[in-house]
Amino acid sequence: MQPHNLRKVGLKVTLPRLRVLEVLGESEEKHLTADDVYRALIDSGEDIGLATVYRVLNQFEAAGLVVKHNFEGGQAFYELDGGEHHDHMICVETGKVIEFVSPDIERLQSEIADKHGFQLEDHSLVMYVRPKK
Amino acid sequence: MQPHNLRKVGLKVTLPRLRVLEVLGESEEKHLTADDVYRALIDSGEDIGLATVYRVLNQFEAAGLVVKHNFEGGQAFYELDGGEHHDHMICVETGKVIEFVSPDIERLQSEIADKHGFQLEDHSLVMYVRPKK
DNA sequence: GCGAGTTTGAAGATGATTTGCATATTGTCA
DNA sequence: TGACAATATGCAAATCATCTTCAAACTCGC
Repeated sequence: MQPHNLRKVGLKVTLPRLRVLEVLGESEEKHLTADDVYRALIDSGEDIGLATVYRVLNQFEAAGLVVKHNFEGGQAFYELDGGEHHDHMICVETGKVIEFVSPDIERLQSEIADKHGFQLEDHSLVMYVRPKK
Repeated sequence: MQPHNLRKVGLKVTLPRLRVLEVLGESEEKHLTADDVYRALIDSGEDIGLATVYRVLNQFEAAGLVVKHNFEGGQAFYELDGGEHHDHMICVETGKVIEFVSPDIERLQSEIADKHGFQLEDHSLVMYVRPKK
């Protein structure tokens, strides 16, 4: 992720912002809480404040660099915006998050919105699943 | 909503519980926050505590009497469980919540979960829409 | 009506997220 | 490249939604 990306969205290039982007981009798990990001940085020796992480994540969301998910459980999860929309499947046993795309479902959604006199602006689909026996 | 319903799910019939059920059942808007319920009761002269509202709503959810939705925005919304599952469409301009059912989407979801080796346990689909111009 | 066991209201505790503010950084321009 | 205005940061304190604690007030079966 180049500084360029930050400039492009009108944000000054600062160390905290670069670090947060790095963590989001290099983490194994793509869906992180603000605290996950904070700890990753503290653990790697950075001197950053939790408040800054929140502020930066919010700015990134507003800028469209990351997507914020409000799954259940009180805390928000942030994910680097890969450009293409996708939905999530969460295993209720392991907590694992799986991403998927379904053009069919997307199409049906637009049709339904349309039928009600609306146009689809955005959507959030989360499936809670359990491993098949 | 008869006291009977409360007994059936193993809850003692108490005034606060009856009142909360009433508010949920008689409100124009079907999706209420704990605070909405609390205020409705306070405004109508009841002497109830916010903590009790939260407690009661949680018990109702556990008992299957109400469904809890985690839309965006930090606060949870509660809705009387009408028995049949449905999804939501929220107008980003007016905040209005519209319910709908789509067997097609439900079926696709099961298929997708299945394809990934899981079985669908539950799901949450929220569409953010805007009135057609 | 009584009493064991449950429920309630009020206040304080939590956990997540935000804000206020003095200090530190960034980007710009000379 | 050095000075500056604008912006960002870290810390601590403030918010917000929600939960827990605990003494006092109910409910229900007897």
